[in-house]
Amino acid sequence: MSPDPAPTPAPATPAALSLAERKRRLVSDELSEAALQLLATKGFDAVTVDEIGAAAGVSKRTFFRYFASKEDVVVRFLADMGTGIHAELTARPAGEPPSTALRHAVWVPVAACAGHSERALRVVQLILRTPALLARFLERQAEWRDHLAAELGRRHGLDPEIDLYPRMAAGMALTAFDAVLRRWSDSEGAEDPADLLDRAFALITPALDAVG
Amino acid sequence: MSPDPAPTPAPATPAALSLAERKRRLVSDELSEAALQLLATKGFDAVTVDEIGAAAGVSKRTFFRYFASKEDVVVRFLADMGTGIHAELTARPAGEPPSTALRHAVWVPVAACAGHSERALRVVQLILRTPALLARFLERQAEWRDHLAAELGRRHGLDPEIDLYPRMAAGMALTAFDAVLRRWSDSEGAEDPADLLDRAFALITPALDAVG
DNA sequence: CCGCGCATGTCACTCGGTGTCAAGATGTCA
DNA sequence: TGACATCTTGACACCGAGTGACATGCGCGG
Repeated sequence: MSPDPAPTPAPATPAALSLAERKRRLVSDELSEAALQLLATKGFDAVTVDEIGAAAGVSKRTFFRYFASKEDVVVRFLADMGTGIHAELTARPAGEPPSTALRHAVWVPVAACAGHSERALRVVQLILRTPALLARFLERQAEWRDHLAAELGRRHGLDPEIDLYPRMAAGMALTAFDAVLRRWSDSEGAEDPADLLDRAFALITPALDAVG
Repeated sequence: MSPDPAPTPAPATPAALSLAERKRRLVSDELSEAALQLLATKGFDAVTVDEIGAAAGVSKRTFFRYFASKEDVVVRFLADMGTGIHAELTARPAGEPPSTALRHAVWVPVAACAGHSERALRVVQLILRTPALLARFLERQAEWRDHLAAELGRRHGLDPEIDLYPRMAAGMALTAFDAVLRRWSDSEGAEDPADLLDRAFALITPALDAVG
């Protein structure tokens, strides 16, 4: 899944980046920029990795030293979302009802989209309408679900290997996430993500909080 | 998505299959058999399409005339499930509560698994633990969700483009399907699919039937 | 018997992705 | 300053998935 060297690793000391690290980050950004630009305009299959490399001024081989696959460039955009959800969930107070905790957790990536909507919208649209990308994205979501289920099990003293609740609750939360993302994408960003998320969670809250 | 000619089309007259049609079916079955056998034992990436073709006695090119991709062979095994779910849902009586209708709909593929558990189990396991296959499978599920949402909208007089309920309900039902499949797979077929499905639906029923 | 269509095999090609190696840049220590 | 180690890159060869084009062989209707 990961390229050869650690790609764009979060630096231990944000202030003092080594020169090499900054150079790596520069190339990575250049590649990402070029790729997103090309893919969003020409479509996923119509762009070759050679093209992306050329646009960024590096070789195809170098591209693959930064990104595991062509899909990876795009999905990376959404990748941190998963960890964001999980982190937020663990940070929520223990006594909080599942619906509230999960809504706040899912809000993290949604807010990120709502924030820089210009670019995020185009990338989300690219993902949702490109089968190969959608597949990768859903694959990520499946991972998130595992992690969320584990965390929910921890919060409520349930074993995800025995009780169905954790996995189901995580699945419902991500279903809401998915519905919101799609509606936001289809409406060209016109619909308010916060409102969509609230409405989606209103639908699943009765099931979420009926934990026994 | 689909190979060149219509692959294994359901014949209009099951009794009188043309010779050509039977030949196609034969090759398709042979290919499918060989592929599933090889993939399940050696793992997805360790098997080349040339190998599969050789095992079935045809060329690589012919393989791709029957299956759109290597993933396709496996996913096809689960593909009809989607149409099965949808067909069952449309067949359910109109007055039925959503939870009941959806439970019966999702039961169709689950029952198919429970039926020929020997082979189905191995294929399901192959899919769930091979990233590329899982991705394809999830992609299919996304399609099912669209269709189910449309059908649910029809049943309840809601526009899936306006109300979130249809998509959310479809998503919850598929979340249950997913949880059941995974638990069944992880338990090596020991857990009872019917029981798992009932328990999964018990969790989402309050949300499903709270349609307004 | 002849031609038509269909399935197949062969070949060549594109493209995603990887292994390998040699060369250049940089950083360090003496 | 010079020798050495490390890291990044480009170039090249290679594999495997997937496709297009063409030729061949077979069954079927005339």
